[in-house]
Amino acid sequence: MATKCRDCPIRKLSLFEQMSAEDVEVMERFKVGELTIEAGTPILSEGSNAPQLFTALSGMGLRYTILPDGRRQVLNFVFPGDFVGLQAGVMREMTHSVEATTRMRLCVFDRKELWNLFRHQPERAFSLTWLAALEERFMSEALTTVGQRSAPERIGWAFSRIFRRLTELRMREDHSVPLPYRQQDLADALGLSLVHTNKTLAAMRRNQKATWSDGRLRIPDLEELEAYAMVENPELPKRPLM
Amino acid sequence: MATKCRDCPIRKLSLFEQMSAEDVEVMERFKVGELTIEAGTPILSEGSNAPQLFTALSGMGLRYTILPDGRRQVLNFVFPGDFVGLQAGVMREMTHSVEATTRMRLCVFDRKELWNLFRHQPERAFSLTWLAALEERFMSEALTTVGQRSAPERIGWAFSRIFRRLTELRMREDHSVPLPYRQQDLADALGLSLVHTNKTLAAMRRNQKATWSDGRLRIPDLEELEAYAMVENPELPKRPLM
DNA sequence: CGACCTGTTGATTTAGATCAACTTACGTGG
DNA sequence: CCACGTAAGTTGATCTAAATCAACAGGTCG
Repeated sequence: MATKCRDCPIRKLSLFEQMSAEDVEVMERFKVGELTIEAGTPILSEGSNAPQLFTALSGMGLRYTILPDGRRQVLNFVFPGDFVGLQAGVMREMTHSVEATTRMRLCVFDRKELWNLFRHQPERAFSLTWLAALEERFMSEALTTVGQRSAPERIGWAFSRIFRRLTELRMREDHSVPLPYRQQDLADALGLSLVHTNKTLAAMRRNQKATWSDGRLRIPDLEELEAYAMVENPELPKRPLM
Repeated sequence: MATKCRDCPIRKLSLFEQMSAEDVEVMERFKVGELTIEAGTPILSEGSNAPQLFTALSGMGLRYTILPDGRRQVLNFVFPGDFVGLQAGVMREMTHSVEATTRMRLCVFDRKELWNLFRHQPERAFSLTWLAALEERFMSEALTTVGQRSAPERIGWAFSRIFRRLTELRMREDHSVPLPYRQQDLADALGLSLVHTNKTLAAMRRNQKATWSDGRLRIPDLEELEAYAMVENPELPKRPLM
């Protein structure tokens, strides 16, 4: 049932670093199974000490934290190729939750094997560190966005990241990509209120910057949007796949 | 001249994971020298592909990014024990800059040796990944702060992090720690304007929450401040030292 | 001495939050 | 099959936290 890593549907995409045949074998041994999660279901919960690590294979999800009084910060959207659970893997416990927004397929790894990876597979261990550094870089960029950009710039930045990522994942058709989230999710990701997000989206629709409706995001001119939002290095770097 | 790792002035602090004698030796070989940087001088610049990695030994600094139009986001403050340059080490280039706020002493490592660390010292490689995950966790928390908290809560959060870190570093005297930054730096870290930061600081001083003046931060009741700012896990986790 | 940097404070403006009402779509159960 | 409840999106009116503008004070340095 479970996909063999050698048949991995996303590994060959140019978004991902090429893996040696040996690395693929290593991952195949590291992988303990495959998990299908229904839309709306939690994958990992804050405070838990989950024994599992995941790589998203298909579907989309959400990473977030909740403050004691209920305010929610969406940390990022989870797309195929993302590695989930590094925190639990390396530190004691998760400080954020992850849940599936659509049905998702996940590769499952055993946390206890992580240490063996470091001992016997330095290449893979290096890739993992690379991924962690990439994640940190992304969070820094998000912080810069929320800290410094205006509402339309924030949305423009987020749309650029999403559009390019989904393009790399071959999910773009013409000028649009699927985007199965709620406006509330985007609002919580960007530190904006739902109402203001809605109005800003309406304005961007009016002036042809971007149209997000019925679960699809349409961007007529990506580079123009990026220039407007001052996205400095819009191209996504190649990344390792675990 | 250069401090031997075995004589490292901060290694024994309870903030840091204990290192085996072997690990200390490894680091001593990994370390290529020591660098003293004057206040106000850049350590690493955005876009550069620096051949060096650092661990802060003493002094304080700043990590930040600048948008094309000059807006600046301070990503965090650099304190002794922080590892600097992982991005350059593992990816192509830095996406942020680092500079010294006070005079700093830094351990210098050679980036080219990083790969050897992964190959021959899995324990140290694991620590490095741990550090990267910790850094990501911190950035997530900062994002949550800037995305969801009010101005006084943001400042409260930042003060809690700083106060506890400097306490762990044995820099607390009575109820105060040194904090040699400008109000502008804090404002840029928290996504607030300088003026509003100033006024919020004045209010916090008035109601006894915290007093920051003449380069010292005084917090009469840390836990009360943390409760006010809704800091969920105020205690700092033990961290590896590179 | 003047220039510059940092901090301070008051006046005014505004981006974005909050409040409120209404719509469409989709279940679910009587 | 319809009534009702709920989730998501939309839009207008009002409010407010924080930004911007402006002026000034103290300290330091060349």
